[in-house]
Amino acid sequence: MKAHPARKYASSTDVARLAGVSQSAVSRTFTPGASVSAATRAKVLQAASALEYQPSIIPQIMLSGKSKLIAVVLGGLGNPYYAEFLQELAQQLEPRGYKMIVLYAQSDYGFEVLAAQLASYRVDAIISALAVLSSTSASELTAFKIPIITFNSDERSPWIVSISANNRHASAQMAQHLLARGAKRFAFLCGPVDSPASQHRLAGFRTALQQAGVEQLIVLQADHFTYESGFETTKQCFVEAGKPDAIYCANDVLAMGAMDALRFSLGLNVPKDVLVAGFDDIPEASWLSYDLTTITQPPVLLVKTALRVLEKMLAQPGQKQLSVTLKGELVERSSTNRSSSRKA
Amino acid sequence: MKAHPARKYASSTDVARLAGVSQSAVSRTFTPGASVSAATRAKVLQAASALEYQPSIIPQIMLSGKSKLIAVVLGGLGNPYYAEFLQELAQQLEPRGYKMIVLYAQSDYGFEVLAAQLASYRVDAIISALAVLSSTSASELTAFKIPIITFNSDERSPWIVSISANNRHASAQMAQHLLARGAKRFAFLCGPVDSPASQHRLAGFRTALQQAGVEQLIVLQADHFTYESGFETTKQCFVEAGKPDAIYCANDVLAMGAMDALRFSLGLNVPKDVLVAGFDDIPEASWLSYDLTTITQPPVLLVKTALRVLEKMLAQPGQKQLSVTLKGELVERSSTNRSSSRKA
DNA sequence: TTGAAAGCGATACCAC
DNA sequence: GTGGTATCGCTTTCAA
Repeated sequence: MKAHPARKYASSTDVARLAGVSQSAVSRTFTPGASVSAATRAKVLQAASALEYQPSIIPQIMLSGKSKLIAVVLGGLGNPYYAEFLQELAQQLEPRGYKMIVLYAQSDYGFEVLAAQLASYRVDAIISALAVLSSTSASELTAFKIPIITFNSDERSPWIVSISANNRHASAQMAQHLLARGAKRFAFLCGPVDSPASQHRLAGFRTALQQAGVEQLIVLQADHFTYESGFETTKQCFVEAGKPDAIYCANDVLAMGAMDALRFSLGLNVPKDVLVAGFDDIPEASWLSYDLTTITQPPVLLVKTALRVLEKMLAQPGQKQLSVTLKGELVERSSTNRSSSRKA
Repeated sequence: MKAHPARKYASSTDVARLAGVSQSAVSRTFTPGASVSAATRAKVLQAASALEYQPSIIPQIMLSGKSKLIAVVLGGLGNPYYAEFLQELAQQLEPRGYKMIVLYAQSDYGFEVLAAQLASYRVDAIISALAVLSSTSASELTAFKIPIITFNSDERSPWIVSISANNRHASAQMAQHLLARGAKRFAFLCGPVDSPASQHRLAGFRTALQQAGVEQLIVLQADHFTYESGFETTKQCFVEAGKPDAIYCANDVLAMGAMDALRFSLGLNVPKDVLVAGFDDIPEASWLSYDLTTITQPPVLLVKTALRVLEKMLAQPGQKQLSVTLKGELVERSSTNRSSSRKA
C-alpha cells in the first residue's frame, strides 16, 4: 500500500480562489479589526471551512522575527517542583499568547548548542530552571542575544537575568527555628556541589548558627537532588558523622529521602530523635507521612516574577535588568515539632 | 532611555554580502553534503561567525510544511507520572530532532481550539496525555488531519490512535493479589467519573472479584486524581461504606491520600488493618513511608511505543493504525504485605 | 562549483 | 472595502 503524501494545508490563496476574492480579503477576514464587508467575509468563511483552512503563523514569524515561542529548559530528574513550575508557567503564558518549547538538559554544559537550536526557531526568550554556572557559558549565551531568565545563578549579563530565592535569609530563619525547637547538633544535607542554591542555603544556615554560638555543623554531601541520594547519604554518613539531632536539607526531595533513611534504616523517630527540614515546599511535603517543615517558594509567585522581568527584557532587549530575589517563608510542620500529636 | 529595537538576526543574504559570495553559497555551506569549495566555505564561515549568523528553520517550515515540532498536551495537577512521561518524551524526541511544544489543559473540552492554535504552528503531531473523551471531540480533531496520539481513550479515528495500559488485566491481577493476601471486603477508589482509565480498572477489578466469588465491592468516588481528593474521600466514605480491608485505587496519588487518611485520620494501620494498592508506579510509590503496591507502567516503554506508532502515522498520514495496549505489571510492596518487617 | 531566480504563506501598504 | 504588490529567509532548481 502506497504511503500518502504529507498533509497539505490549504493556503489563503486557495481560499481566495474558491471564494472568488483576493488573497488580501482572506487575510483581512482573519485579522481582527480589519475592514471587510459582511458579504466578502461570509464568502471567505464558507470557502475557508470547506477547505479546512488554518492560517499559518509561520510567515508572520518570518516577517516579524517574533515567534511567540518561549523556550523552557528543565534540569530533569525527580524534583516535583519543576512540574509545578512548568504548569504554572503554562497557565500564565497561555493568556499572553505564548507557547512553550520544553527541553530537558542535565547541566549547563552544552547549553550553547541548545541555545543555537532554539535560536533557529527564533524563540523570543529562554527560561531556564537550570542555573547558568560558568562565566564561559554565560558569555557564549550572551552572544545569542536572546533574553534568558535563569534561577539561583550567580552569573549574569544584560541578556541573562537571575531570579533567586532568599536562600541565605530563609536558611537563617530555619536555623533559628531549629534552635528554638531545642536542636543542639546540626547537619546540613547538600545537593550536588555545583548547585549555587545549595551553597547559599548552607552559607546562610551556617552563619546563623555561628551567630547563635553554634560552631559545629556536620555537612553531608548528596550527589543528586533525589530521594535516593538523600536516603543513601543519610544512611551512610549519619552515624559516622556523629548523630546530629537536626538535619536541614538543600531541598524537599532530599529531606524525604533523609527522613526515610532515619526511620526505616536507622530506626529513629522523626521528629522525636531528629528534626528534619527541607526547602521548596513541593506538594509531597504536606503529605502527612512526611509533613515536612520547609521553605515555601510559591510557583505562582516565581512565575509571576519571571514574566514581569521577561516583559521588561522583551521591551528593552540588551538593557541591563536588576536581578530579583523572592522571599520564601518558613512553613512549620510536624517534622520539626516534637510536641505534635501526629502519629507515625 | 529609549528602548532598543527588537534584536535583528543576520540573514544568509547579510552573510553572503560580507563574504562576497552569493546567498546560495551560504545556504550550501550550511547544508550538509552540498557542494561548496573549501575556499568559499571558509569565507562564508568567517563572515557567518562575524555576524553571529544563526540559520532560521522558519522558511524551511514554510516550504516543507513540516516543523519538527510535536505538541504535547498534559492534563495538569498533581500527578507525578506526567513529569516522568514528559521527561522521557523529551529524551527520546531529542535525538530524532524534534522539539516539544507543551500545553496544559483541564479536559478535552476546548481541545479543538488548542488544536487550531497548534495547527497554525504546523506541528507535525500531537501527543495528548489527556484522553479524548467524546466522539464530538474526536471528529472535530480528525478534521485537522494532524496525527494525534492519546492515552487510555476509547475514541479513535485514522488520525487518532490510543495507547492504553492493560487496565482490565492488570486490575484482575491486583484482585488476585489482594485475595491471596487474605482480603475479604474490597473497595475501589475511583478517579473522576469521566476517566476511561479509572472505569476500566474498576471493571477489571470487579470482574475478577466476581469470578472469585466476591460479589460485594464498595466503590468510593474521588473528584480529582489528587492526594487531597484521595484523602478526603477515604476519610469521609470509609466508615459509612462499611470498612473494607483492602482498597485498590485508580492511581498512586489517590492511593497515597487514602493511606494517609487511614493512618492519620482513621487511626488504622496499613497494611495490618487495611491493604492499599495503586496504579502507575510513580517514584513516590517506592518511597518507604508509602512503599505502595502498584502496577508499573514504565514511562520509557510508554514513550517508546508512542513514538513507534507516531513514526508510522507520519509515514502514512490518515492511514488507520492499530491501537496499542501496553502490559503493566504488578509490583508488590509492603502496603499489601502484612508480614513485612517494615517499621512505621 | 557557482549564482540567479522561483516559491513557500502570511501581513502591510498602496492605489483605486 | 478591495485587490495588487513587496517582503521576510531560507531551499531548490536551472544555467552558466
